[in-house]
Formats: sequence, structure tokens, C-alpha cells
Amino acid sequence: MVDAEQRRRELAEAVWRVIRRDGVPGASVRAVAREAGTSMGALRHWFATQDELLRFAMTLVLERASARIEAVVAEGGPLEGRVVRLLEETLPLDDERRAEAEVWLALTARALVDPDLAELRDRSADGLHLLCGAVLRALAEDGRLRTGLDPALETERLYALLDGLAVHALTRPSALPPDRVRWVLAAHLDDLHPPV
Amino acid sequence: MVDAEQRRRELAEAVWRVIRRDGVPGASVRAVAREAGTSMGALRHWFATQDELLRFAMTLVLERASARIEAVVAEGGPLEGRVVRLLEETLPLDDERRAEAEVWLALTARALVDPDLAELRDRSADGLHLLCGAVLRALAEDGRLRTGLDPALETERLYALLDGLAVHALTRPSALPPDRVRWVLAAHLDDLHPPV
DNA sequence: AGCAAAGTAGCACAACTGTGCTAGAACGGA
DNA sequence: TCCGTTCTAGCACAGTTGTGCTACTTTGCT
Repeated sequence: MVDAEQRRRELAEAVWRVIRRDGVPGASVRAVAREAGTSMGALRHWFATQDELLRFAMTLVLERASARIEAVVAEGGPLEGRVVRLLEETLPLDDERRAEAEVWLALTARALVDPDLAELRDRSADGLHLLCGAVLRALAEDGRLRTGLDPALETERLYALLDGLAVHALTRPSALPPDRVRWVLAAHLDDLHPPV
Repeated sequence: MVDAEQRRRELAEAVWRVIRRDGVPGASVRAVAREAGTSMGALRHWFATQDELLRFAMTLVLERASARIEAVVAEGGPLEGRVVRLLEETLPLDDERRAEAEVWLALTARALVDPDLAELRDRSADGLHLLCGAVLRALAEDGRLRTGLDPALETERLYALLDGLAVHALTRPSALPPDRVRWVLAAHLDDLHPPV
């Protein structure tokens, strides 16, 4: 028996490639099978239905992103110095993260009308919201936060800024190249620091 | 002859209703005709192809939003006092704007793989970006802007915050109800003001 | 070698899709 | 009243979709 999980991952990656090229509507069973260089029958052996295939592909996106973030956290020591890198893991700053973000956006749009995907999207949103909260707490504990800031509000603001940047970097990469994204994010974090 | 533009609008609004209920993939010619209470033939009389129908529906969304904004601008006098209301016109704070935002998100996602829609999306993005720039300029001219702020950066930051808030209010209305959206936006604008 | 399980291939089917097309209904001016 | 235009209705067609299903090949264990 081949490594089942590995095979499912390969097929899910074929899903990503198709979605990036033709969007979610293009990710038909036949198209994915062709992209993966296999047959409809083989595909259906690993995923009983199309929904299951899509859900798995989406789940994998979230897992990869949170694994990268976890890796940065696991470096140990005070978070404060790694805050920017942490947040940047969620932004489409290179090809890999761009691919993930494209799939994420497609998921977000589709989740508006697909309850199954909505659950996945909520999990990812909660994760990011928690991350933003943790970042602010880390900054506060280091005394790198201006006084008078409301943590709940700043969490919401940072979270919105992150996803807004993601959408813009994704849809208008020429107007908002990676350096510019980093610039805006860094400026926002700087702005939270106490004045010198 | 019936009012042609009016009829086309009615059909486009049927498109919105279908998109809100079933997403863009659900907006088939037959489904839209049924929703509009008419026939495929009648629909095809007003829109030769499905693409034309979708594009028109999307265009209408952008037109309505910019009309609302234009109306606020046209009230005359210094912009500064109306800045919040201006920006709030772009956010899904009531049912009407929520419907528009849902269609906008669907458009944004689909534009990643559909060049025709990408053009529309770019136009809307440019408009919003210009609006953010104008708002900052208005604040600056009123001396309501902290010194040392980079206008280009603050434009990008405000723009990202707006769209991020829109996405979150849209996808997680319970976690981010209208009042909370207003709260975050107002706080961000306050934060641009000089300290008292 | 033999055999069961795992994996692959792809046909068949019904249900959809967008569009071409024809037929007729409703309307407006002469 | 007649006639041409505008508008509506919906069938026909070719194409695509997801899934059920059977037949086949490959793999690995005894």
C-alpha cells in the first residue's frame, strides 16, 4: 500500500494548480485527474466525492500556513523580535504563499454560500484573530505598546489590515509588490510603539 | 418600447439575488430567468451572453456604491466632517451594502481567473484607492493629520483596513457587527489626528 | 506460485450548462 | 385594420458535470 496521506496530498496539490489556473469552478473531477496525471477512477478511490476533495485541499492550505507560523513561534525566546516575520507568513509575499492565498480567497468567497467550507473558513479566521491578539500581548509585555491602546480594538485593526493587505497584494500585485506590503505592515507595527 | 435600461437593471438585480443565495456558480441563465420571473429567451434578448449579464450586474454594483459616495461628497463644504460617513459607504453595514459587498467579493475572487472581470475590479480598486487618498488630503488640509505621516503609506494602510474590515464584516458578521466595524474605523481615523 | 487486497482506468448515466433558433404574443404608428 | 418592430417563450443541441459501476492491473503477503 502506498502512503495514503502522501498520495492524497499529491492530488490536493493538483487541485491547487487547477484552482490557481482556472479558479474553483475549473476544478472538476476530470480536470484535477488530468492535472495529476491520473484517472477519474483513481481520484475517486482517494476521495469519494468532489466536496471531500475540495475540503481536503483547503484544509491542507490552512495546515501549511499554521505549520509555518508554528515554526517561527517554536524558535523560542521573546516573540517581540519575530512579530513581523510571524505576520508575514500569512501574506502572499512569495510564490508559495501566493498560491495559498489565492486558494484562501476562493475559499472565502465560496464559503459565503457553502456551509461546509464556512466551517473551515471560520477555523482559519479564528486562528488568525488569535495570532493577532497574541502578537499584541507580546508587544505589550515587552513595553513596546503605546499606552492608552485598547487591545481588543488593536487586534481587530491589525487583523483587518492583514487581510486587506493580503487581498490587495493578491489582486493587484503590480500596485502592491511584496516590498510595499512589508513596508505598510512594518509601519503599522511601528505606529503601535511608544514614541521615543 | 419599455425602458430598456430599467429592464436590464431589474434583471441584474435578479442576478444579485441568485448570487447572494447560491454564489456566482449558481447564477446560470435558467436560474436568473426563473428568479426574475421570466424566460430564457427574454433574458437573452436583453443580454446576448451570460458573460455580458454578469459583467453588467457587477458594473451596477460599482455604480451604486460610487453614486452613494458622490452624494456625500456633493453635500459640499469641507470634507473633513463627512470622512467617516464617506468611508462607511463602502462597508457592509446594512442589507443593501451587504448585498453589494457579497457580489464584490465574488467578483474579486473570480477576477483572479477572468480577465474581463479583472478590468472591472481594477477600476473599482483604483476608485477606492483614490478615495482614500482624497480623504487623507482633506484631513491634512484641515490640519487634522499628525505630522510625520507619509501620505502614500497612510493611503495604502487605510485602504487595506477598509477592505479587511469589509471582508471580516462580510464573512463573520456575528464576530464583527456593524457597530464594531464603525468603532474600528473611527479609531483608526482618530489615530491619524494630532495628539491633543 | 497463488490469491486477496489495493489501486487504476474509464464507460454509462442523468442532470445540468450556454447558446442558436423558431414561433408567437404584445405593442405602436399609419 | 394592418404591419413591422419589440419582446417573450421555450425547444434543440452539443458539451460538461459528478458519480455509480465494472473490469483491469499492480502489489504484497503466504
